[in-house]
Amino acid sequence: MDISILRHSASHLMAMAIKRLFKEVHFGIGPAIDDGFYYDIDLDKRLEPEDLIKIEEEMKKIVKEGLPFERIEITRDEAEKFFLEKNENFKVEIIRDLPSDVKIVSLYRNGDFVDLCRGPHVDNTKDIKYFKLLNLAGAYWRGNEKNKMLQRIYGTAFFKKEDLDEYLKFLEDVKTRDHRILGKDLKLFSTSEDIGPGLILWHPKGSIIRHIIETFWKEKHFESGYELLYTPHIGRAFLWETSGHLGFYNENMYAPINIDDQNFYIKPMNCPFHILVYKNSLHSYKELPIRYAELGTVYRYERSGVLHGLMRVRGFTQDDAHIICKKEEVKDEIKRVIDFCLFMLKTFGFSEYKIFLSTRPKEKYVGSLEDWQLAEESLEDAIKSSGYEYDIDDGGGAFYGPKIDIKIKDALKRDWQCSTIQFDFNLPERFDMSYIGSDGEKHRPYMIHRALLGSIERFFGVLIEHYKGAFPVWLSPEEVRILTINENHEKYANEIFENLKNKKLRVKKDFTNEKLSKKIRDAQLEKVPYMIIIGDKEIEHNTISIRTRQNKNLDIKNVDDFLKYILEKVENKDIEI
RNA sequence: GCCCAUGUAGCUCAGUGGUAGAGCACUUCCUUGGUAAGGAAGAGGUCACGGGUUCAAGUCCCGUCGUGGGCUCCA
Repeated sequence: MDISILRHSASHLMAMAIKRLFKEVHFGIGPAIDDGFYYDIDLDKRLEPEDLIKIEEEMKKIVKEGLPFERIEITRDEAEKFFLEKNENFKVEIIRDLPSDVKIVSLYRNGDFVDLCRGPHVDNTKDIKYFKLLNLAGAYWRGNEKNKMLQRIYGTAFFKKEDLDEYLKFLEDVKTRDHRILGKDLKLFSTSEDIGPGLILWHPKGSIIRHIIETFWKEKHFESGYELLYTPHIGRAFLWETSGHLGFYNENMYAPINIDDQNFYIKPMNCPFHILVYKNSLHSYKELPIRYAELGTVYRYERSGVLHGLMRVRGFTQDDAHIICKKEEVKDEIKRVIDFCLFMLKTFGFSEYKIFLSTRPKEKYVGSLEDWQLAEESLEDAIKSSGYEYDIDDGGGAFYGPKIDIKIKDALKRDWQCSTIQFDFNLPERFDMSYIGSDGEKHRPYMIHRALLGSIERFFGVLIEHYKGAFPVWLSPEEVRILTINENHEKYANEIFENLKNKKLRVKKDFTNEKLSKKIRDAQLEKVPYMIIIGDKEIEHNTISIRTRQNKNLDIKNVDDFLKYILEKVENKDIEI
């Protein structure tokens, strides 16, 4: 049996328990979702976490009562009348909105509790054994903020106790990986009330990681035929009128800054600037494709309620690029981008992907149908020839072009969307971009907009959670820490330190007046991959002892051997230490 | 933005109307210790901010800001 049936039944079970505990309650919808189920309810009393426990207990009672799920079919008119009498207006609304060809609706009954439901369900409440209510939230009726705010209760249910336990453990694991907590503990980044929400302060340890990411990124972009750009953070209103952003992206843009009686806007995207670099001179078809890349910092207004650590912020840096090319180059360029993208993601330790192709929206779109067809085919061909599986999100493209989104799976198998490859029919037209073809005439180039890591902030957040803060050596803010046992060992330890330092390793000393076990604990909590321990034995034999953050001692005793070992790990960007 | 919760030392948190607390971190001293916390002392707070109720507010009420869980949208 499908688990969603069990969860859907659990949602009925919960509703029944709520109805027993709180008489004056009205029900919205209560579906099964990916990880469990929820029910939206309209209740005057504000539910508190303790209420969840009470509801859960009531649910257990109903399970014991062993009430069968009984399917009743009636006409929609009868159903409407039934729920009208019960004052269940949300249900009435659902029935009224059913397609006109639906004549018969089904109800499910357990004892005296009846709910509108398509079903199917488990046979009996006693089949719902392993469940847990998880959290409370507000949710608008039908997801529309103009509607009434209901109280939503989330829960989950499983067939087997082990599965429920495993899921609860997963939730705990998610908590211990939270990048906001780790970011604070490991001193990677912070936000400040004095600066404002959604604006990130990168601390030295986070900044060094960002520097490594960006340096690697630039290197690989040069190798892949990109040219690097730096562009301003603000631009005249005229620019954003031309690009159309003031029209279609206005609600994400900040109010203008008035300078010498002219309005300037903080950039929410980099594209217009890249286009103006292109337009600064005439281009021959021989120059194409042109690939402009920039780590461009943009600012977008996001509603306060959606901000979340590094994952959703108001100021962020996109690893942006715009590829300007001829029609016949499109397919090849897309393929190159996909390969490049997957190479980058893989280097950072992500090797499972989901690829989505989003096609032309049904109504609002720019560009000709031919253009769309070419673009969609090119995107699809490129994915196919890369040999990856993909799903099609029909009608999910932007109005200015179709796109490919790549979602990565992290260590907990959660999906994250970072990469996006988007076709743009809009901007080349609006900015009247052109190149001179072999016929001596002007032609309109095609433009592809892409971000591989997406935003550096979000990508960093995903990295932190993926590695639980224990980064591979090449990304670790501190690669090695040298610990002495007492002050007599400092001179020798300093020699080792200088030796590693000379090889550009990020190494720190802990010569503090503490016991070794304390120093190890400190290094361990900071997730430093390698600890070098120096005591009498090491000095006597001219060796080092190396402990890894995985509580293991390396066999290597010789400094040069260790250097060879670690530098190879760094060079190869090994995930394992 | 909306609903709910929440904001006390750098961090984690206790403190339900009557003289601001603990642990960790920090500073100093003692200790010279071999693989996840040695000991002592010290310093550290306009209890987010602004109003109000009260003889008295960290505590009760209102507002603002921040944070968290969601709704909607997205990198």
